Amino acid sequence: MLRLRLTQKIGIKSTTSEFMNSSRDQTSPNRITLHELADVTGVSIATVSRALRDLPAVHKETRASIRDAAQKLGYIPDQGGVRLRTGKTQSVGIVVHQEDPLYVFGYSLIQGMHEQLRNSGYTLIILSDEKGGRRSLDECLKSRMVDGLILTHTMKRDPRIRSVIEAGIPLVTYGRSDISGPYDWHDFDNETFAYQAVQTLAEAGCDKIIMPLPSRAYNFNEYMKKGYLRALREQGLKSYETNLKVDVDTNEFYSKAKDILAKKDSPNGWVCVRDHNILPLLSAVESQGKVIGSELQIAAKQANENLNFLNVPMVRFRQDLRQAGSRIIKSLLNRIRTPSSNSEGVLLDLPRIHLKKEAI
Amino acid sequence: MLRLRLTQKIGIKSTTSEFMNSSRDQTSPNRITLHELADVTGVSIATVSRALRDLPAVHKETRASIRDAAQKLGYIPDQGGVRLRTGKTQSVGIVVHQEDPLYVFGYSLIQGMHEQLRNSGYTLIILSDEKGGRRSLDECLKSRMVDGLILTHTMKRDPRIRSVIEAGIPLVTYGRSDISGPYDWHDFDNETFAYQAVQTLAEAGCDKIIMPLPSRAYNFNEYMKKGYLRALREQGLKSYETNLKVDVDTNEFYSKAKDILAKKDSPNGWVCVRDHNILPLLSAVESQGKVIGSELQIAAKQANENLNFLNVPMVRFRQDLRQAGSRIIKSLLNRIRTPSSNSEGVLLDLPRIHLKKEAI
DNA sequence: GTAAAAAACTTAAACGTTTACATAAAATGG
DNA sequence: CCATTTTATGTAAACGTTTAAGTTTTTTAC
Repeated sequence: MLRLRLTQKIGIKSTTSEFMNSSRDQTSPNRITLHELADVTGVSIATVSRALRDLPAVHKETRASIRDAAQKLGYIPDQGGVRLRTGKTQSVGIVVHQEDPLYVFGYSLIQGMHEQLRNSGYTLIILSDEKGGRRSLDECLKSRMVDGLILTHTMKRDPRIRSVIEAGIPLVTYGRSDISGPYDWHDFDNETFAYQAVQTLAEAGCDKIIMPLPSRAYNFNEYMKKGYLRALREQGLKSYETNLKVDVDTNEFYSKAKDILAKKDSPNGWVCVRDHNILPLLSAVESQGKVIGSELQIAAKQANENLNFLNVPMVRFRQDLRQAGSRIIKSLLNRIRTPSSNSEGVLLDLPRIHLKKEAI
Repeated sequence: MLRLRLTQKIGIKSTTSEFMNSSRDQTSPNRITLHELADVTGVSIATVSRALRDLPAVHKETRASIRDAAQKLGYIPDQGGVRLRTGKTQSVGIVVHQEDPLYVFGYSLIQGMHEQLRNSGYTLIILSDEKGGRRSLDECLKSRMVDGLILTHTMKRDPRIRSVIEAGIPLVTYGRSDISGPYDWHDFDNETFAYQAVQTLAEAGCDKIIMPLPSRAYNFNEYMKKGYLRALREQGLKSYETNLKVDVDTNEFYSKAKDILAKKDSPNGWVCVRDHNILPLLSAVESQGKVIGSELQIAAKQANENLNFLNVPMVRFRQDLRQAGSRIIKSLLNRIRTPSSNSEGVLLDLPRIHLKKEAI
């Protein structure tokens, strides 16, 4: 049996390799498959398959010897075979928003995800959600490209969530959405962040507090606004309406912030909700000759640890994206493994950072 | 033929779905395959396959009608099937260094890669190169997990490069290495950067110029040092030896930099080779009460556009990682498509950034 | 108008895996 | 010791695709 299969294989190789250039030929010739393991251990491939996957009905010694051979020969299951047969891809995807590809959170989120994926047997795939592209979300769902999906940049009413759920693909979102059905989500507690930021600024004496927000379409806009308004109400202050959005080009943010700062009645309290806006804001403040800490105060959400070295008095709230990524993957893997379990929503907190030099 | 296949399918479904829970059963029941297309167009699956892949020996009208049906029914080739048959995975991987996962370059590199991959038919997979992990580089090579690979964080003598080449997997590296065989690489011209940085500082009057480098193991250490030393030689200056490494924890970098700045004979010219070190360095300088622009000058490599808003006089050299990522993928796709083409090495320049407010 | 060549299409096997079902061997029970 | 259950293994089909080789149909050429 052993010889039969081997010679047969060699026979095929030698007859074909001369005149055909099938891609298969480039493949490493001595790839170990279930067949090879079956040959050397003297059992059928079915038994080998069962042995390696810890299924019952395999004799203890048989299993041991198969394990041995697999280890020795360096057997690795062929993903194509597994996938074709089981429909599982052993990979999870993170969907990147086309207009604002993960730039928002730098690499930390992916880093955290990757850490959690280690030794899980799954790989991470980066996908975009552009319409109509060859790797669009729709296509991914139809072609079952991944075993699980992570959506980011969730919108207020995000049709993608429904699509994914209807496609029956395990899903975890980073950010909430106004969707009826239950789904797993992880989200930073932006309402509390906004509330605390405003509260702190107010207690420090600010009476005109501005909080530039992302576009309304994004879901977290709402939570931030809620926290902002609640804190203002409690403090007896009124809101500062602005058309300054934080999800615009950095240069645009800078110049618009400068315009606001130039007004006679400009805000004396600023809530900064994105890392990317901190430096432009500080620059704008400086350009207007204002002094942070006395003339105006800043409270900021901060994801990048580097900004700790910004020697500017600021109230900071830490957004631990790495941890978020790690937790999201954990949740997704749970969902994949036990699809029927209750869905969970996790609110991640933004603890205040205490540095030596502080604003308030 | 049509009915036969369909009823047969239904037959299988109804007999099995009651007592087995194979994962296949969860699969969307109406997945379009070559069989379905063959049925509705009245030809064999072989013809369908050839028609859709633009192979010859298909009648014009036949091809058109097959195309039509595929479009209408939303046919998408099953990756498992393709992969099993052809050995191609339609994906490329970027290998992340375990200790310093892409954090170095934030997300921009991946962003650029992703842009270039759009509509190429390939997806991007994030891999780590930890030893022995279930998704280690070795395993990825053996299991042909990807059709092409990108290595980053290249070492002086990087054994991974040889492994990948020997495995016959198309490779492009971000960074060079002292490897004999030819391979495709893209690398920023760090030698020229270092040279120009030192030269500019020297011409501005700095006579003690320090350039903290990454660990020696990394290949770009060498190029930087080369440029540094050449410029110093030309300027008649001597090098400033330091044990301050840039690839350490940010806090450590900060305190060590502070120590150096506190010395009586401390450098008056600093070359900053990583974004992550800029803020800590500025903070350290400030903590020592020194003034940038008069007492000391800084020349920095800068990847993050945000740092443009740092109102500190600095000579900056732009490192466009997004473009680099895009080019790397372009090169990799070329390599995959025409494996025999000559390998290319691309040196990316670091143009000087000119802002309104400048140091020198 | 027929033989040869070209074009269009079909058949069937193969990629590596999983798994329902069949079968053989061993253990159990009376 | 035989009938029955349990345990261990084998057989074969299937997942969806590609492609070599074979077959039929059409075109070309004389």
